[in-house]
Order: sequence, then structure tokens, then C-alpha cells
Amino acid sequence: MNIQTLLNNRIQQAMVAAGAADDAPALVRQSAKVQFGDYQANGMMGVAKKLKTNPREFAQKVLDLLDLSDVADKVEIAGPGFINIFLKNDWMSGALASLRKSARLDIAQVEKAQTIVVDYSSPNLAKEMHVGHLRSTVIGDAVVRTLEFLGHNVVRQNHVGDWGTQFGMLLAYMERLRQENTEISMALSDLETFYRAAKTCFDDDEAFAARARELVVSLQSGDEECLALWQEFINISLEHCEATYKTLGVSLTRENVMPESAYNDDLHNVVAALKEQDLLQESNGAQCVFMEEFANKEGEITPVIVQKTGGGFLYATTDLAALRYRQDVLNFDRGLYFVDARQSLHFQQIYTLGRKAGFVKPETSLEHMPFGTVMGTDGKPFKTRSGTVAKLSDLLAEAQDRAYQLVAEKNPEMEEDELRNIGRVVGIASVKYADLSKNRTSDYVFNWDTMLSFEGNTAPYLLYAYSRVASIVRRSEIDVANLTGDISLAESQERALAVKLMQFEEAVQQVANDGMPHNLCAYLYELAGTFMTFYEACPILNAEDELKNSRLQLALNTASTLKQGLSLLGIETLERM
RNA sequence: GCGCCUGUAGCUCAGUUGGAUAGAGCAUCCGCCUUCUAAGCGGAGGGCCAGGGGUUCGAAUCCCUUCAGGCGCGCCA
Repeated sequence: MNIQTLLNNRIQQAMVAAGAADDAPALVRQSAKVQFGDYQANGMMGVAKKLKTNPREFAQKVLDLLDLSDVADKVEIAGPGFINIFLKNDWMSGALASLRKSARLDIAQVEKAQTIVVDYSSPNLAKEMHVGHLRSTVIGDAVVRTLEFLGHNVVRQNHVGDWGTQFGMLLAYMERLRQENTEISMALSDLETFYRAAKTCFDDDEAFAARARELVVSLQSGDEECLALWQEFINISLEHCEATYKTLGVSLTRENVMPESAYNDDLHNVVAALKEQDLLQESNGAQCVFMEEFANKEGEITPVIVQKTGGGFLYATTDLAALRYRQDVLNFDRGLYFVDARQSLHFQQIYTLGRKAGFVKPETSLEHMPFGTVMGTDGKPFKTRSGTVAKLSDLLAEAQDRAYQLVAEKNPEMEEDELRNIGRVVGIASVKYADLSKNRTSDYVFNWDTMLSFEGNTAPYLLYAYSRVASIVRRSEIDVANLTGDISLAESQERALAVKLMQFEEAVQQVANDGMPHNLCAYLYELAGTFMTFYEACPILNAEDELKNSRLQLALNTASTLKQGLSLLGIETLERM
């Protein structure tokens, strides 16, 4: 049930009947203030202007043609021409009863499922995942879960970096270890250390560096021994990623891995296709595409280089090949790329070129979902105390440990196993939620204290709210599955909770539309807050039977909405904490 | 030099694509545990929305401009 859409459609129809253009927007929004009702339609002023009539008169005309009596008990014109809508309690009670019986909380499946490719996480396999991969992985996964919940056909694409010159160095180091009879799998248990060791050799040892360069060539020419060595490295590195995904509760699997190297054989085809269409231009020996879309005021164009002077390909080439694969093989309707904001220009170029070259259909939507950098409390990109980039696995271990300490302090009598589990859930949830709850596009400050706080818009607060509801339900000893009876919304706190509960779908659909999970976070936080207020003001278990049933249903709806919402964000809930 | 992004309360952040008196949380101050988890709830103070100009019934939001910061800009990804 999406109230906003319902009202929007009804009001728009009335507007058209009143003489507005077919596409005149009703602009229905949740009301800014309680005295303005539950929803307000802002579209009358703009339309009246176009029709050259008085906005209030037009609004009145719309009201005359509008029948909302089934859902609202008051609809009024206010200010310069707003229409304020006050929802009817009876209608909400009925809708909430239906919502409670629905496994998916009455959230509509999309009428026409789209095939949506979501490109996210995409770590470089040469190194271990670090804090910089957190945003793409966590936000991408939340959006993926949301799109799937709505019924779309989602294709996860983990575009891992498994190719490139740095692998020569790594393979050379593997080779050296093997000659020294060192166990390679052990050495690869910490990729970060391995990478640094290899880099040191590369920088300090000329013979090693030469061998590394040689290995890049053999690798690219398909030398079998070299490929086997490379494959061994990649497998271990992928296992590291999978371990991190598992602790993080991210839905990516091996099947979703579509590495850069998968496009190797296709890269020359991409260049050939561009050449065939006369898009290519040689510049200083490199194959480039100059598109007027990327010219500055002086007419200077920033080119896309698709082939280097020596014949080598670049990441632009790979991304173009991926684009073509996603259209020709996966046949996507929409492509979402959760990639660092710094690559914004690159993606604008790739998308524009991809269309120009006919690699993607005109109707296919390509959306770069940029995100900002994770900063430390000093305002600089987040680092560990020693000044290195924080490994994601270390970060997650620390989060669980910190959460465990907090929980153990509050629950000295609780058993160790449960404490550990709560610590795990709260710790991971805190890290993910801190990331998800901030506007994707801006940088954010990584701060243990605020993310693990029980106050404010945090995972612990939401999990606590959920466990409080769960506790009520447990203590009620009522067969909640068969709980029926009218839902009373007489108290203002009951009514506020009811309205909030019915707005879940609006938040969910927004995430699907714009890939911004922080809106769902804000919704869940408001829901939890509204419930807490209700909880303080309206006794549930101590109320007389009819009222108890009614309030228990509100509590149950809150529980399932919180649980479903957090699950869309990829966050587990706890029955006790 | 050119381009993109950002600038909102002391701090961390929202602001539904141009709507009504700009909102939360933290911190500060005041109040609430003999009743369902006080890891909670209620209340108060706190703003030249970086500055200036414009567009219109109406601007934090759109346009121009200045300032401050971040990031990109032909052979790394």
C-alpha cells in the first residue's frame, strides 16, 4: 500500500478533469506539519499559473471533482492553494489489519519486472579488501535486496580487478617463494603483507622487477604455467573476499564474480567496433574517442583512450566490453554502478560512448551511483593508527569486539554465547548502518563512538527498539498468528504509529528508484522513535482485552516492518539484547 | 587552467527535485523509573542555509558571481 501514489493518482485525475494538462503533477507529499494533515498536494499553484486562474479557485474545482471519502475524513484548501488531506482512522485500521496478514506487508510487486544489473563491491584482487570497499559493497547490497524484494530480476556483477601489471610483481614473488620452498598458501593468508613484500622486491631488486615485467607479458600471452600461478593467487584472494562478505552479511557469491579478465578476448572487438563506426581517432599513437559532449568552453575535448600506444587496453575498454556483455547477453533494462564518485567523468564517458557505439539500447538506463570517501575523525581519508589503509576484516573484527564489550557491560548475567552473538550482530550492523544511513554522495566520518551509540540514528537504537517489541510479544503469551480484532487509533500516539507504519512502501520504493538507502534508514529510525513514544504513552499488556489486542497488533506490525526494513538493508535483528 | 562535487545549529547529518514558521541526533540545560527492557521517554535553548545578485505568488533547493574546501582532467584502475 502506497498512500502517496494512491492520493497522487486520484488527485491528478481530478486535476485533469478540472482542466489541467494530462501530465500536470499533483505533487502529493507527506505533510510538513501536523496541522496540515497527513498528506498535502502542492501541485495546484503551478497548474493554476499555467491555466492563468486563481490557485485557490482551481483547488476548489479539483475538490469538487475529487472523492476521497473512503480514505480521508477531511480534505481542505489551505494557504495559497495547498490541498491538505487528513486520513480516516477506520480506513487505516483496516489497511493495517490487512498489512499484518500479508507476508510482504502489502508491498506491491512491480507489474513489469526489469532486468537490473548491479555492479558493486568490485575489489582489486591484488590486495585485501579495505575500508574503501565498504560503501560500494554495503550500499550496493542493500539496493540489490530492495530491488529483488520488489520483484525485479537483479543480476549482481562483482567486477573484480584480477588483471593488470601489478600481477606480474605478485606472480614473481610467488615464484620466488616457491623456489625457496616456502608454503605459498600460508604466505597468501595475509594478502596485505604479501603485497608489500612483493612491492619491496620490485622496488629494490632490478632482476626481480625485470622478471615481474616478463611475467606480465607471459600472462597476457596466455602462458599456461603463468596462468596456473595467477589462478592460484586469484582463488585465494577471492576466498578472502568471500570470508569478508560472509561476516558482513553480503549476498555476493562466487557466481556473481565477473572479473575484468573475462572480457580480455573481447577487447580488440570493442576497438574494432568503434573503428568501424568511425568513432576512433589516433592521437600520439593511442586509439582515442573524442566526443563533443566532453568539450570545455574552448572546445578542447577530454578523450577516452581505448588502446594504448603499445596496443594494450585500458579500463575504459573493459568497461565498454562489460557494457556490451550486459546488453547482448544479460539483456539489461537498467544498469546501476556503485563506484567511487571520483570515477564520475569516466562513467559519463563510457555511458555516452556506449550509446553512441550502439553497445546499449537507447531505452536502457545507465546510472552511476557515486559515493563519497570514508573519512577519519581528523577529516582525512580513514586510516589505522599506524597510518595504513584499514583492512576491512580487521575493521569488522574490531566492531564486533567493541560491541561485545558494550553488551557485556550491560548484561553481566548473560551467557557468553549469547553475548558473542549479540556483539557480532550489533557490531556488524553498526558499521553497515553508519554507512547506509548517510547520504551516499557525500563523504562521511567513520566514528566508532557515534556508530555504536544507542542514541540517535544508529543500528543499536533500532535493534534495541526491535528487541523491545519482541519482548512485548513474548510476554503477551498470545497466539499472535491468530490475533484479530479492531485496531483502535484513538490516542494520538497510536494514530501516529499507524500512519508511519503505512508509509513503509514509500521508503522502499524510493530506495529502488534512486539507490539511496539512507532514506529507508531515516524511515526506520522515525518508525522506531514513533514506536518508543507509543510504548511510553500506551500500556500494551496492562490494557484491557480489546485495547490490548489492538495495541499488540500495532506492536506486531512495528516488529515486522522493522525486521523487513533492516533485512532489506542487509542487517540482522535480535529478539533479545 | 578547465571540469565535477561540497559548504545548513558548537559537532555529526537530513531536507521528498520550487512549497507553508529550515528539521533530527550528539553536546548543554530542565523533567520522568513501586507498571510491558531508563541502552528509554518528554521538554528548553541553539540558524544571515558560506557571501552577493537575479528568476517568481513562493528559493536551502533553479540561474549568475565571489569566497572556501575536496576530487578529477590522453596512454593506472
